[in-house]
Amino acid sequence: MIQESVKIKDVAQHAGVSSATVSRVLGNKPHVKEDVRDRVLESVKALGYRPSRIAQSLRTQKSKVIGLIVSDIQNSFFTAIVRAVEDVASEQGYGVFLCNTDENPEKEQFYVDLLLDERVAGIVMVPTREQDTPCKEIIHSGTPLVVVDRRVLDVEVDTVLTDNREASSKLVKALIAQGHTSIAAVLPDLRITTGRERHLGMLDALAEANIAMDEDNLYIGPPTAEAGYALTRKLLAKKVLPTALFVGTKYMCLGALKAFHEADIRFPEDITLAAFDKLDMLPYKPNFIYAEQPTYDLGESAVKLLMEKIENPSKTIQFITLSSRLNI
Amino acid sequence: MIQESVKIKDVAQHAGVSSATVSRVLGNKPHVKEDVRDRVLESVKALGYRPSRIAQSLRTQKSKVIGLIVSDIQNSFFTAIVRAVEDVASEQGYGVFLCNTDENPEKEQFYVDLLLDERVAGIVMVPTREQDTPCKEIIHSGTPLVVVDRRVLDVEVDTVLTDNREASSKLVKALIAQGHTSIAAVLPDLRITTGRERHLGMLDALAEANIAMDEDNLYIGPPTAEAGYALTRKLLAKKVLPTALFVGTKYMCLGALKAFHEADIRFPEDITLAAFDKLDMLPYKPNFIYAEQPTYDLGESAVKLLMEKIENPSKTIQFITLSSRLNI
DNA sequence: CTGTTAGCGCGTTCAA
DNA sequence: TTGAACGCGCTAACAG
Repeated sequence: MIQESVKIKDVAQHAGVSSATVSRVLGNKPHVKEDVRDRVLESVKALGYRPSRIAQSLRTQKSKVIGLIVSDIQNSFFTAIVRAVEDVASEQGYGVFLCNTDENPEKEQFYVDLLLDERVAGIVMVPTREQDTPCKEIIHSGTPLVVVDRRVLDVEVDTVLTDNREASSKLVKALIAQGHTSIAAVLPDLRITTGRERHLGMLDALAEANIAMDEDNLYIGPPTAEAGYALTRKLLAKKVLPTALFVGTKYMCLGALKAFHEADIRFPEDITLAAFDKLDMLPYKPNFIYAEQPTYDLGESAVKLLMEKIENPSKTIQFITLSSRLNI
Repeated sequence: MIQESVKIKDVAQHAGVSSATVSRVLGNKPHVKEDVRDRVLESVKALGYRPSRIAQSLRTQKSKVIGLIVSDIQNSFFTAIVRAVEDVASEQGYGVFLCNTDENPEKEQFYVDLLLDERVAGIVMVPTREQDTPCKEIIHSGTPLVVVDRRVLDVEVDTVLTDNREASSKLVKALIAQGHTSIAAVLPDLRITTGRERHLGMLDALAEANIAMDEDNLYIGPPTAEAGYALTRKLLAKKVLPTALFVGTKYMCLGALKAFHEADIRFPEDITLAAFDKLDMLPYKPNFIYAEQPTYDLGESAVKLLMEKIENPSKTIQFITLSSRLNI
């Protein structure tokens, strides 16, 4: 039984008023007599009327939907961002249009076009690249935009980041504070901003302590568990092991743990580990030093900033940086 | 520099034709002369024209957006579903409107209303409850609906499920085939359909092998890692341990592993484990028997079914059941 | 306080 | 093959 969609006119007729009055009542506008208002609300309920947000959007030229573009919906890091955006948006009566780019610039472009066609009120986006991003297009269209987690270089845009360099530095400093001087590192390659910054943070800490980084102890590869595993195995094959290991990404760390496990290396007994993320999906609590990333906060800040921009488009560009929390 | 949004009329003027012709060209309708078509396309590109999907929706009374309601966007099970829905939808030019209910019926209701107001083309939904669901409302509105992963009892609706009972039965049968007769079970409580079905599957297998279930070996609680941990500890406190353990959910299994780890119980040496999901986030590959859930397929089937219903609303109700794959 | 009117941007008749 | 005119459902300006 498909019910004929009931429109504002039907409600008006049912309540014996004009559609303008119905609109006023539903929009909580003033200048409506109490009894009329009640009568209208009754009719609304009686007919099961639901205003079409499509028609509203067309008329008012603004929608109550925000676009969210992430690079990997299966990665718990972004999942936390999605969740935060969802929470804040729904609180404000906004819906969320979700797009997953899979780190693929073509899909990213596809979705940007789609969101612009949908005339979303604003966009929160994790860009796939730092250059040639579709950010220009978005800004050019006049749609408010906030970029999260990664920088873009080709255009000035509101951005919310974690301070990877500082977090990385804090981690290595913690190792140094424990007396370690022989520190190895498994890092993501430097094409990715995040990797570069974490590398720099490490160097900051070492420089401050006047410790020279042994190039031999630097292992670099893609930010995957596989690479983390392979690199750590390579490290473990050395005759004399460093006393501490700094691992640059969560997935690499999982790989490193696997290598440790296989080689029956225990930590912190045999080697001290410092890494990102708390790995709380593990059945045991690994005994290591980690920087807890403010993932939810990242999304929350981003979407709140976006909301501000939606309401007040004249705001100037902002750069927000969030710190990680160190757990020892 | 906010660019004034360019509309179909602007394109028409620029190309020296009427807006109707532009519409025809963009809609790939016939009866347009080649040169006119080319001229229009040029103007479209020159002006950077993007048709408003809002206006299109209002005019045609159909949108190219589907709603997706899941109960926990942070759970990898649902994340796989989200991903599948995304993939298929974007392939067909549809956008996805994501809603996270957090297992909260009120949020579920809120989102259902939102999606209906947005006049989405269809909805894929993981319901929070089996009764009093907003499904009735959706169907009543005439919006195509497909329910995933869980049953709803109060209304007939297209549904895509995994066969939990069969998977559970296969797992326990595998244990029996290995010669186990003393089998303990850590199961989610029976309020949840999934839990009930997995319980039944276990009983099926035991009955078929003429093995009586020892009530003492049955541990039941909420489907969380905490509960899995606590229940397994209780189990491990017994004087004589069973030779095998069947765990009913992924998170409970993580808890069980933690308890094992702490008690220094090794598997399969000390006890054989059979559980759901492959736990591939672990740094080591646990040596256990598991049923791999077809999570992606679940989402894929659901959204494909939804697409069919959108195109052909007269289709009859379907019940699709997917099997898990057993890994030993 | 309320109703009438005029579009929002587009697709789709109907005539030409 | 094309264009003029209408209306999708709603809100906002104006008039009463």
